[in-house]
Amino acid sequence: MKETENREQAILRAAEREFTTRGFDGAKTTSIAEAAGVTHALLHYYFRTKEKLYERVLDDIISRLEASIVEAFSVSGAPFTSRLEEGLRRHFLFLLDHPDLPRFLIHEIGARSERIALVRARMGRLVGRVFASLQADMERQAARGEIARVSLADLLLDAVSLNAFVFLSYPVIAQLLAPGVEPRAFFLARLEENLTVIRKRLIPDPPCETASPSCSSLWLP
Amino acid sequence: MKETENREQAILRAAEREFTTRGFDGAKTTSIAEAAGVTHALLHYYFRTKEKLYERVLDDIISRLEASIVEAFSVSGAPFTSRLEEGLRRHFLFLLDHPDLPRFLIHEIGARSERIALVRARMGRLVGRVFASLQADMERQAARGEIARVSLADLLLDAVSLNAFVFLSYPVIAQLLAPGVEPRAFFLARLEENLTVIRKRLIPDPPCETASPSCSSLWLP
DNA sequence: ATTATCTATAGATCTATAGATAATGC
DNA sequence: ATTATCTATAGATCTATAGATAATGC
Repeated sequence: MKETENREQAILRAAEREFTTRGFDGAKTTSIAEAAGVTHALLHYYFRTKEKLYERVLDDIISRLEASIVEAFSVSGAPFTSRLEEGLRRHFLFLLDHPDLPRFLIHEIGARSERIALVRARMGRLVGRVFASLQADMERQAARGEIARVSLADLLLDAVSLNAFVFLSYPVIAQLLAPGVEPRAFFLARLEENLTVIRKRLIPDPPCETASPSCSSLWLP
Repeated sequence: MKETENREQAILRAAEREFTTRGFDGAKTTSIAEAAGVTHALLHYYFRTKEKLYERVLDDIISRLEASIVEAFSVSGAPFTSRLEEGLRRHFLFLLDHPDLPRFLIHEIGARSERIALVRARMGRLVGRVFASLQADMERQAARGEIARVSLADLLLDAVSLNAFVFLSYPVIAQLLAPGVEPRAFFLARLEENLTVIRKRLIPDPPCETASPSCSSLWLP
């Protein structure tokens, strides 16, 4: 029984690797079996079809993603800006642990539109929860004039865009933008930049009411 | 001869559509031929192999992307911030015309790493040109204290992240974040948000030297 | 007895080509 | 003559299953 679970899990691990790097169409059940160190037939014994194995992998991944996001924003009792910042930081670190997850999800959603419904349904619940959890706090801080008025949807999309895109584009940009820098350092520097962008996005406008030199020359319309 | 070019081009168009939506592995030469309204053998007559057809499509796409970016930043004589803003706007509008191009490039780069070298080489030249063209102007404006000091690489990556990610995530997020809004309106609203983010990123810090109420409560560290 | 695992192979699908026929330019 | 196009099919690759054998729990 223990042996069994090991093999089944070995297949799942290998499958996740294969599916996330190559996509459904590029993945081969033979390669998965080989990577898992089992015979090809065993894969079908456990998971019946490639499609079912894929669904299982996708499901697991989305669950982990959900859990990480819910957990990322679960810091309560703190002001909106702190919660947001902490959420972004955790979200980024999660991606750092699963660097080709964004690529996988985005490809599969675009290329195999049958999958959209499932992903959308689960993301819907998730977004709903995060929203509900942050909206009131945000309003409160905005009412006090401490932060700019932004739609929370836009703000979160800004943040997720910044966080995810580094991983999506990494293979192309890393050598170009930061040659010789080790991956982890590169990513962590981006995390700080992303936080800065979001912080500045929330600076109340107009940033100054006095006509100080640095304010008069602002190019904000 | 005219007929010929029509068919060859029909195959190319169909191929681009098939490759960009399904990726190399998901694309079928039979489907491409069918979509182009030609017999399957004709596709191999013109392009020999699926791989060669793919290379041709990828090459065309990258060329168009390059051209659009070079053109986007070609506004000269204007101050850095105007050039940047205009560049981002044009870049975004280009993506609006080719909405599944980011997804395609990112998947293929990740899933078929053989392709990285080609894409990276061409992007390298491109990034080099854009950088050279903007760097001096940026320095000048920063020296005058009109904009914050940021690495140009970070700033451009911020912008491209924001622009590209809307298209990458559109299938999942549109219904969630803006139900009932027509796609074009949704995208154009995002363009404005992206511009706002980048503008605010460039607000010089500290934004105010006087201790006005709106400044003293800033949560910038 | 049931569950896990293997070998061998059937079936499906897709790319590519061979070889025949039609269209085109000289 | 050369170029374009078609029909038919070979070959390769991949998923899936049948059927045999080994391991495990009762």
